[in-house]
Amino acid sequence: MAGRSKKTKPTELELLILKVLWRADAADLPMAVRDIRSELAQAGRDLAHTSVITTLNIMVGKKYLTRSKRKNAFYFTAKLKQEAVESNMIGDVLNRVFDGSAQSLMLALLEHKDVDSDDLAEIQKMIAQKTKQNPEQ
Amino acid sequence: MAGRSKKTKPTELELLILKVLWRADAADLPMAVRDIRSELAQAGRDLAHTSVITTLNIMVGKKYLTRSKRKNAFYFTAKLKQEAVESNMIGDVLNRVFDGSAQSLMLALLEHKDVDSDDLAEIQKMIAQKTKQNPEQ
DNA sequence: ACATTTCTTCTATGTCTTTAGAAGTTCCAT
DNA sequence: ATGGAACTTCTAAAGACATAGAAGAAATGT
Repeated sequence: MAGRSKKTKPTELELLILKVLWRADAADLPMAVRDIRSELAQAGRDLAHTSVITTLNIMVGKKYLTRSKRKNAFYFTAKLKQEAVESNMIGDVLNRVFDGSAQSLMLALLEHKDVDSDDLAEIQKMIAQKTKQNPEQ
Repeated sequence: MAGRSKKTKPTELELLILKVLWRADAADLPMAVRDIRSELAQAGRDLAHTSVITTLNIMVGKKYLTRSKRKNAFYFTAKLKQEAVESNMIGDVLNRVFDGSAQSLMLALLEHKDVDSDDLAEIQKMIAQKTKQNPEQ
């Protein structure tokens, strides 16, 4: 078996870091600790430089990230893909909370917060699309 | 302010216990540790009796449960409502993972696992319903 | 009454997550 | 080449979670 996917359920802080890197990744930029740290601060998570490093290294250990040396410093890149993490995390909730029932999940989502009409319309479209490309299953 | 809702994000095991109690609750039965434990075992979580008690007491401390004495033993009842927990948990994912975008969440859900056509149809209906009762928002 | 079973309370350990200080290394400017 | 700036590694500590043993209290059968 190739990819040892397992769980891949990043912790709170790890997810924040991944989000930062995904944004940078869109521009193909490996990021320095310094910059990751400042983005985190921007997002309301004001950590010591060393705290960020510690977490980054843990993430490298978990194969969530890759690091490469430039000059004296390390640069980090997300190895996990955003879609994969999103999929895993929604799948986790689907199974753990809703026992695998997409309907129940959807119901809870609709009740949760008044998703506005535009959103609903868009979602309808998405489902229609899906139904089409996935005719009789 | 009345209900101090806060986060209400049960841990893994706490959620399992809540599920057990919710099932019993539908029949208005407070449950004894013994029985909760056996239900957990059924669900693949085989714990020592004392482990279950410890967790139950923690949950009482968190106001997730209520306990009452019968004879020599305690009986537990879920205080948290299933709908509320489901709502909180989907809301948490919605915010943390999808930055509040119901569309993104839905997209990930559709991609995640081939939700079958019947499910999709049902979901379509649910949304249509919602759209109707929530006309222009 | 008393041993046995059944429950609880208390205490404790291991792991994971978050956070960060102290000390060591590398680079750069002068 | 040397002092300071910028980085990293190592170590650690606190809090949450999961798990469970030892010991004590209460009910029960005979």
